[in-house]
Amino acid sequence: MGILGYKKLHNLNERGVNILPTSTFFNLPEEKKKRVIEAALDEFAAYPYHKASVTRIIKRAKIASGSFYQYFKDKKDLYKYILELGTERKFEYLGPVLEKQNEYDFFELLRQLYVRGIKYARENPRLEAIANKLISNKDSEIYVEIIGEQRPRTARFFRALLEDGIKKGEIDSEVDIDLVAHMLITLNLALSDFVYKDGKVDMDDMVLIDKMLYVIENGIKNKSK
Amino acid sequence: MGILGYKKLHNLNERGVNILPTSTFFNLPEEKKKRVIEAALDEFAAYPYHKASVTRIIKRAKIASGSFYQYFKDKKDLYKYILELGTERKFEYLGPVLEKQNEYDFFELLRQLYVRGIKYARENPRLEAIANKLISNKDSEIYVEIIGEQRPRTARFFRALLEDGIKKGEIDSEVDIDLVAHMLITLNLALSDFVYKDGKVDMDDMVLIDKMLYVIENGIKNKSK
Amino acid sequence: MGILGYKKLHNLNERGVNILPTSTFFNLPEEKKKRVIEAALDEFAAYPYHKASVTRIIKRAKIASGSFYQYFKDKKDLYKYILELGTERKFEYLGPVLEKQNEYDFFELLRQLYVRGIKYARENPRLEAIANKLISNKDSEIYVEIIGEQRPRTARFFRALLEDGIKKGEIDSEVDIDLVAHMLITLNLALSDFVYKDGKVDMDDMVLIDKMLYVIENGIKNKSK
Amino acid sequence: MGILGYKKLHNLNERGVNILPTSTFFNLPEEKKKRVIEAALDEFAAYPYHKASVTRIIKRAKIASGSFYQYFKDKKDLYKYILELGTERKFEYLGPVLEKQNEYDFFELLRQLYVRGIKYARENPRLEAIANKLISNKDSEIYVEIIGEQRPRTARFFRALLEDGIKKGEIDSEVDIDLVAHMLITLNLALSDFVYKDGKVDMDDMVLIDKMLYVIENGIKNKSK
DNA sequence: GATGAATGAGCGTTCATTCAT
DNA sequence: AATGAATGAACGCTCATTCAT
Repeated sequence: MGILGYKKLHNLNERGVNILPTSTFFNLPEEKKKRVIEAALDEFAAYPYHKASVTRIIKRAKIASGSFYQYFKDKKDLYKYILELGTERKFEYLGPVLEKQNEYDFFELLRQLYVRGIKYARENPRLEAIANKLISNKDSEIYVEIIGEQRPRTARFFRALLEDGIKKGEIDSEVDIDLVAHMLITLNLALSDFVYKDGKVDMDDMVLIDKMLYVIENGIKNKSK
Repeated sequence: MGILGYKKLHNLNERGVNILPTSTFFNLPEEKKKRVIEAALDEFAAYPYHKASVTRIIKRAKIASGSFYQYFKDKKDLYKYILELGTERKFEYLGPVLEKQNEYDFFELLRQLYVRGIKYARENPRLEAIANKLISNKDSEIYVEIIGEQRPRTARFFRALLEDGIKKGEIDSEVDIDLVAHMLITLNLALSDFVYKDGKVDMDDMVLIDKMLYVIENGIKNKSK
Repeated sequence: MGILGYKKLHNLNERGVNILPTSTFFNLPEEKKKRVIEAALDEFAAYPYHKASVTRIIKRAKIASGSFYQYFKDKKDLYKYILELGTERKFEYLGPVLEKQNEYDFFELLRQLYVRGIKYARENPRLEAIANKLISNKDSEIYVEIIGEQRPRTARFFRALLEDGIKKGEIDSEVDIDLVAHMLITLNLALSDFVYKDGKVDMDDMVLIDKMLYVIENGIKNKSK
Repeated sequence: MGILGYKKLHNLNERGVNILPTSTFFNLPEEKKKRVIEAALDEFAAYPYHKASVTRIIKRAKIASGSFYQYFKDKKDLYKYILELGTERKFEYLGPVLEKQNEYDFFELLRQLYVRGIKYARENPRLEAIANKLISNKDSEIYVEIIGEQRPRTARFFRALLEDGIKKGEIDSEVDIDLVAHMLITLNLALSDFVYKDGKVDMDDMVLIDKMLYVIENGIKNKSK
């Protein structure tokens, strides 16, 4: 899930564009809608896209299979919807930071983004799991279609930030901006990964982030300043 | 594919251990063996494990379905074999560097590993694609079974390298070794990714690596020295 | 099929218990349901469980293979259902006798049970054949799962009957109750067997049963001597 | 396995008649022959005929699959051979009793046959298991072909015995000879069954047999009444 | 005579999706 | 709008047997 992958949901049907779930779905009683979403979250968090089963989701959500296809065009449609839910939710975490963008220097902003990102991952483990599953399948048909455009967008955001930082003299002007943008995104992903999988489970999130920022900072900071 | 995930192939049946393809497969005429391997490379490079189809492989390799199961215990068996082929091949690229481990300082060694790693990826795109597909499915049953132990092994290797570097005064002793090991592995993966997906396709590999190392180096190098 | 193996069918889904065919099956038009059951009866009467083919059943019933698995969880599920049909049917034959249990002395009750049991076998040859096939596979995984507990139940029933008979002075108190219970069950099975396989096809069932009961009552020793 | 199902083995190939294993098999070194037989015993004792796997037998016996079909015409051929081995072995137990046929009265003879039969079952559990598996599949194609003719033979033997007993005044002349013959065979089968499956495991075989014979001789009616 | 690779029909089962009601 | 039965291709895999070497 790109840090900035925000997109409006609840979108009305626009001309020709294939818009996410049908209005039928949105008009559903909250309780039923929730059942469907919960079932989908469980399923996609448990299985990679290709192995996830519409049948199981239908069963768990206790809806008719015909209904499913009145709510969503197909399996992929639901999947995209769930991913967008994640993006939306993530924006709720990151938004406040982004709004104060100008009050922070580059590294403090980065730190805040990482802090909030980890908080999001901790509090929305299924959404995080689903997004991570997708991200690693970089060349699968599904990735290209869904995330393909999002990563560049996130990359552009970081590039802008970096350029700004260089202008302000916070960042070493020698670095390759595109490359560093890519590294920062990757390391962000690596962060939650590290938290969950490779130990340091007990280490305080803040401490971990500071340690990583220390490494990043001393690499790209302008030392002559 | 872990940098150090080298394992002997063509292994004769050892005590109880379930060894990769059957001897039947190894005794096959080269041409046929190649057909099977090529078909498998194509399939696993094109589809994630769960979506990859034995049927398609069989068709492409022009063998009887029964034969397939005389060569390999099951789909997973073939998959593991292909992964090992990749590991073996990768070691052919990295081995020479590792042998001269003591002649290089930390950063030069890292540079060499990255250089050779990218060369491998460029020259074995299908193997690289297959390994990357697997690595991203971190929590799928198949990942745990196959790679589970390999990442830690690679991590240990980097940790040892880092500790050595600290001892020799090449590396900033302030850094968290586990975290940095994790970062280096991640960035290595990110590297080939960057080469292919996010632009800079035309940039010379060496230049790219040097740029990345510049960032890394100034982050963890002992500046007091 | 145990003499007393009666269980309600058409059961609605109870807590967690995996209930036989799905409601989908029960809601089917009678004609279609019948086609499926008939096909299954033919198949399981012709082949032992492991050799019986779902594919053949599907073909004969003229349903889509996918449909089959909407009616039954799997092959075993259908098999169990057919067995229960048999149990249910058998109870329809034995029930009236069991209800009058107290009006008969032991030997008359036994006689009635045998009479009705043979009538059932004659009128439901496929069900009888299916049950017999299962009973002979005593140690196959499937037997244990399905019948395992039923034989003891039948044995308990006979033991209770025997104990009662001894109390009333109808039965020789010298005999080993467990052993005799076992013998009576076995001989019951042997009876229908005898009717069909080993000749006496023409002999009146009642006469045959009386002959067997004579032996059970009096043994075969020449007492006049 | 019928009590008297003895048939010569090691039979040379006669005209047209499909004779059991090929001479190739008999000329095999003892050790290899034994491997094949042991593997077959294990397999057929573990699985009913239709589920037993030639492939597994071949693997366990460590012979080439081609070889198998040089020793035996097909799976059924091996199966028949194993069954005959059992018959032969059983005759080794029963033979001595049968030779002294004239020294015993009917009940003593029966007792001896049962005693030796149980001894056989105890000492050759795999053969016993295989035969029992078959016997219960009474209407399977395989049963008809193999055992079909053997049971009548055993029945004839018992009938002769019974007729003799009646002549000598040992047996009640009222009983139906065919039926009783059938009952005695069935009860013999029930006996080992009872020993193994339905409890009384600890009861001394002799005691058990005596108890059953008591019932056969005297019936279960309370005559004192 | 021994070998073991080759065969392909058949297995039970899952699947996403459609469509009549 | 909701239902849930129907679909049939495709799946991974097993099997007894054949046959070239």
